[in-house]
Amino acid sequence: MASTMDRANAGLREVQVADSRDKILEIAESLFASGGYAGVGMRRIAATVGLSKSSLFHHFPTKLDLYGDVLDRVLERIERGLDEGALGAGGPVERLDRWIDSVVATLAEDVPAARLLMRALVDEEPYPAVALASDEREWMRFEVRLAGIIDRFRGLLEEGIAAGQFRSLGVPDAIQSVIGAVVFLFASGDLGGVLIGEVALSGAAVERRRREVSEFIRRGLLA
Amino acid sequence: MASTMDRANAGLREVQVADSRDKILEIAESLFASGGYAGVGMRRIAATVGLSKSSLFHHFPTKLDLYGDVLDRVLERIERGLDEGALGAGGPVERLDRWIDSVVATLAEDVPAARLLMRALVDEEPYPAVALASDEREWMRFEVRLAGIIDRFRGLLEEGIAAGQFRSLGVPDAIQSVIGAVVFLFASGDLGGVLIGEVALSGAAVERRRREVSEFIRRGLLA
DNA sequence: ACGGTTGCTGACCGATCGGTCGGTCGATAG
DNA sequence: CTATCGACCGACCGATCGGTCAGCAACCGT
Repeated sequence: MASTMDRANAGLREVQVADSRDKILEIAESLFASGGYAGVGMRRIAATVGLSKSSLFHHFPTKLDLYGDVLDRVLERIERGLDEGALGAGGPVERLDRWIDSVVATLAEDVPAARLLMRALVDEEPYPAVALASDEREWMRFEVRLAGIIDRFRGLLEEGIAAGQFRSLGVPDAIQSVIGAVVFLFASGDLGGVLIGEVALSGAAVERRRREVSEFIRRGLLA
Repeated sequence: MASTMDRANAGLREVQVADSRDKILEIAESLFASGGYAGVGMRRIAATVGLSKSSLFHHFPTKLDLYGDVLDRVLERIERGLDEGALGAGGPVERLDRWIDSVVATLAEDVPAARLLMRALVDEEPYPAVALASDEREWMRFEVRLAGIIDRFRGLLEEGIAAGQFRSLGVPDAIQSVIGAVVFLFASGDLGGVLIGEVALSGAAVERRRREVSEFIRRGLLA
């Protein structure tokens, strides 16, 4: 589909092209973020993308596979951000700061990812309830990648504690609190609209939130 | 149903009685917490309770009404805990401590409530996506009660800042971070099982988590 | 010029969804 | 004894669910 197009009007339209597969993933991400796995049907995803439902099954064998790919893409984006911006140099404190900045930046520029991630973290199984013992491959994929990210953060925490720069704290609990604070800050938007009184996430608001949560976590962790 | 029973074997069996309506609410709470609104059907709720699906509609006009009542019960329990344990006496710092202790205690003894609450906070609409303009009465009920709780917390924060005991911070962002840290700590269980490595929430684990998150938030907020 | 592949579609399937309806049964009131 | 009422049930409804399938049109390499 793209090859002839590219030759015909080369240079033009690098936006909007995005082969169908990516477009599906992007739209499915925002829809799953709003409605959860069970709350969004393949029909609605297809209609939003502008394809027929059958076409979704042409690109993804099942709905669960699509969901797994969407989740994986979110975690991969976070991982990539960490690789680029939060690598090994510096002491635990500076690396913690860069860690938080990187995750916040990734989540802030893609709020649906934050909401979807929060949903996935609260879910214990991908969709209905009882794991079918099979078909949990997609879920495993998510958990494995998540475990990798968390392990890196755990290493950072333990190193900082050993160095005496972080206070002595329960590492698992601290990890959960930090994740909750960071992800929820963007997943909840402005908590339902009128409650807190912010309309949308302007660039300035994002920067303010980044500073606030960063300071909050610094103070919570440092000795 | 209960009256003759009470006279027949009075004193016995105060456990397990719980008229059907309460039993439905309790079971629906844990099921909705696991699967979300769209992920759990009335059939499964009915089967778990031990009634027929028709009976659920005898007690609750629609599924959305049942969901609304479940949510309301959760918030009401939190509110009641705050009324009992976190009333006006003392300075902002002590009241903050009691605030956190109260909420943590309520969520810890009812983990499904924490998970359901986290879900509801991330949802922007109760179920599918597009609000039907009508039928959002149930959702409003949740938001109003939630706004009440948050307003009380906001008052506490602002008072503490004015008194110079809390650092000067963005109040809305701080509220969101605190909610995220506290609720997520219990909503996520142990983050999917093997990741952090805790099996269940024993009494000791709850107490440890209470101390950890309390200290974390104290340090994050105090001047 | 042609067989294969790729992206896509509409029609269709069984299962399940929320919800309705007519009716049974036991307890209570008169 | 009878009339009423609340709790409960099975059967059923239209709609929607995830998923299948045969086929169409446009491209490909040869």
